[in-house]
This record gives sequence, structure tokens and C-alpha cells, in this order.
Amino acid sequence: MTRADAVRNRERIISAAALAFADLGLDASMNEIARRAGVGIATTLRNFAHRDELIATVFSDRMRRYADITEAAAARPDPWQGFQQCVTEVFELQASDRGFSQVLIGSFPAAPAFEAERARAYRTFDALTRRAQAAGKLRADFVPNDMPLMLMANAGVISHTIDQAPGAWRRLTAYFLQSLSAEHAQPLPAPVPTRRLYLSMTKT
Amino acid sequence: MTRADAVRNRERIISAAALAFADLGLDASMNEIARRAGVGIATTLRNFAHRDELIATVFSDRMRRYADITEAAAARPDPWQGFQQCVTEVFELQASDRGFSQVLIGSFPAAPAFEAERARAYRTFDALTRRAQAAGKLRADFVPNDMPLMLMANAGVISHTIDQAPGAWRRLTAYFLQSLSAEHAQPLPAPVPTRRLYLSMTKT
DNA sequence: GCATAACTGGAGTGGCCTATCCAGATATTC
DNA sequence: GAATATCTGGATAGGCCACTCCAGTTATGC
Repeated sequence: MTRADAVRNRERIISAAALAFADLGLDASMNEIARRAGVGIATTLRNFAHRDELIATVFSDRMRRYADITEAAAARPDPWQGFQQCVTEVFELQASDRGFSQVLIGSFPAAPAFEAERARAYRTFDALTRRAQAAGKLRADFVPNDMPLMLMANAGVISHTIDQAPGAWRRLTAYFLQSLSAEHAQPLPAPVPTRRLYLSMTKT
Repeated sequence: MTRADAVRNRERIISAAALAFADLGLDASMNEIARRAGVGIATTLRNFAHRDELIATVFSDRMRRYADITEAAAARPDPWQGFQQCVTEVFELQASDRGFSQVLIGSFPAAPAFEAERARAYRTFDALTRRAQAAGKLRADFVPNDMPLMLMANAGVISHTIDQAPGAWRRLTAYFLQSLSAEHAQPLPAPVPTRRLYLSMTKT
């Protein structure tokens, strides 16, 4: 039987980690998290032997929300508005948490349930893309794999501006959305091969 | 009198640091650099007491090149082609070195000569911007302060793709340039206040 | 070729990191 | 309320970090 106080401690660790990741990013130290939780380092590491487990636990809600945002956008009647809403809201989600911004451009193979949500988002985004292209609104040479590219770009902006200029990502978003419109689109260089980009998102 | 072998050591440190920064980014440890240079840690730190001095020394060439690229673009007769060339070549310079990519979105107040080159680039870019806008090619609501925003975005892409998909930044660049065209430009959110963005680029 | 100023690298310090160990504390069960 | 299974946090180890100290080495000027 798991003891009641152990459950309480586990939850304190998760709460503390959520704050620490938001403040400091994903590389907040386990020591720091233990300190904030008012719990020993041993207790923290007993509950979450690998940092990735803690990350997956802390951000499972947000990851689900990520996939939900994509599905809600796909449910909108207007294909192009749906696509734009998806990009905007995902970027906004990224801006809401330094840690989650990094989660979205990372990969956590040790947490299958977590990655399943990401896969759900990708599948839906794929459909969203095709629908917007079929409607002639999204440029035909856009590929779903451009999304991680944009997430990386947005993460770069967010990590440097979120404290001093928290709205900077909105301007980036606007630039992106305009360049994704099918109207007057100019040719692009070749897209990034999916496999290779995914590889780059594997843990180091 | 500075001894000949001391000069030689200093140069070995600079060369080793250039490689280490390119491989590992700006946070390569001083220990690692000393090891690569085949020199004691004490010698390394005696030559460069602060990491920033070493960074400014290693990247002074590239920083000058950055400003030169901007000036060369400003010297081109066609304002819009000049502007596009500037953005493309600066992004390419960023892609050529993980460390320099970070330098371009950082700030090194302890190295005034270094920052003077950056200021030269900014001044020229400002003129380049106005000229391209006067020609009606660059959208009127673009502000020079959007450049650091794009540099941050590009740095984000580069840091995650340079190994596995080294051409990814080109696609980002193409998207950006299209959204900067004056033709069919849609309204944007407010630009990031200059002061605040600069502040965010100050060392932590 | 010697005296000396200039320079060297290794050893040591203190800090923070992950990770493990274990004697003691505590919730639970009966 | 005693027995026990569960859980705790401090101490500890080993690694890497920036940084300092100093006895010993080496280039240089005469």
C-alpha cells in the first residue's frame, strides 16, 4: 500500500517542478526542485528517477491541450481560419511556459503516453494542412514538417524575449501566417526531410 | 616584454576556442578549451579572465564580416535585392557557426570594439530598411528591431537542425522574406519596443 | 652562458550537479 | 498501542565547473 504522505510528497514535487520549469526552463536542477518542494533530494529522485519522467508528468496536461487545440482548429468550418487558429494558439501555448516551449521541440521516448499526444497533434495537423491546401488558402508547398521548424523559431524568440518583451512572439506569428498564405506565394527551398528533423529532436 | 612562447600559446587558445565554440556553442567550458589547446587551465584564464573576452576575440572577424555584409548589401543599386541579400547572408553567417549564432543574439558590453561592429551593422541595416521602404518594396510596418527577432528565430532553428538538417534555415529565410514584401502585406501586431528587446539581449 | 623576468601547468578550493546509501522516522494495520 | 512495512532526508561519492596559488621551467637580454 502506498502511504498517504508519500502521495502528498509526490504532488508537492510535481507542483514545485511545474513552477521551476516555467521559471528556469527544462534544465532546472533536481536539487532546485527538491528545495522548492521542501523535500529531500532522495525523495525527489525516488519518485522520478529520470528527469524525463518528471517532465512528462508535469506537462501531460499541456501536451493534451496541445493536441486538443489542433483538433478544435480542425473542427472549425473554415479551413484557413482553422489553420491560422491552430498555429496561433499553439504558439501562444508555447509562450505561456518556458519549459513547455522546450518540450514542444524535444522528444521524450521514455514517456509513450506523452508522445502519443504529440502524435495525435501531428496527425490532426496533417489533416488540417491538407484541408487548408485543398481550399486553396494554404500555400501548396507547405509541408507539415514546417511546423516543428516554426516551433523552433518561436522557441528561440520566446526564450530571449518572454521576460522583457512578452508579446514579441505575436509579431513573429503574424509574419509566419502571412508567408503561409497561398496568395502570391513565391517558390521555397526544399522542405526539411521529416526523418532527419525528427532525429534532431531526439534527446541528446 | 611579452615572450614569444606566450604569444604562441595565446593563439593556440584562440584557435581551440574557435573550434570548441563552433562544436559546442558559447558555453563550451574553459577547461575543455584549455584541453583542446594543449595548455593549462591557468594559462587559459590568465589570457582571458572572462569568457566574454575570449568570445569577442574569437569572433571579432566574423563580427566585422557581419557589418561588412550589411554595408555591401546597402551598396547594391536595387534596394529590395540589397535588403534580401543582407538578411540571407546574415542568416547564412549564423548557420556557419553555432557559437556565432548565439553571439548575434547576445550582448558583450565588456568588449566595446566588438559591440561597435554590431552598432555599425545596425546603423547600416537601419538605412537599408528605410531605402527598401522608400522604394515601396519592403513593407512599411517593418521596423529594424524586427531583425533581432528574426535572428533569435533563426538561432532557434539552427541550434536544433544544424547537425541533422543543415539546410533548414534556408526554408525559414524564404518564409521570412516573403512576409516582408510590401505587396499584399496584412497588418501586424505592434513591434517590440527597442529598448526592451535590447535589454533582453544583455548578459544574464 | 648566466641572471632574471616572464611564463607555465598541476594541485587545490569551493560550488553545484546527479545519484546512492542507510539509520531513523512515520503511517498503517491489526 | 505494538509490530511492521513504507518512506524519509542527510551524508556521501564522483563528476564537472570556474578560479587561485605557487614551485618550477623557460625565453630573453646582457
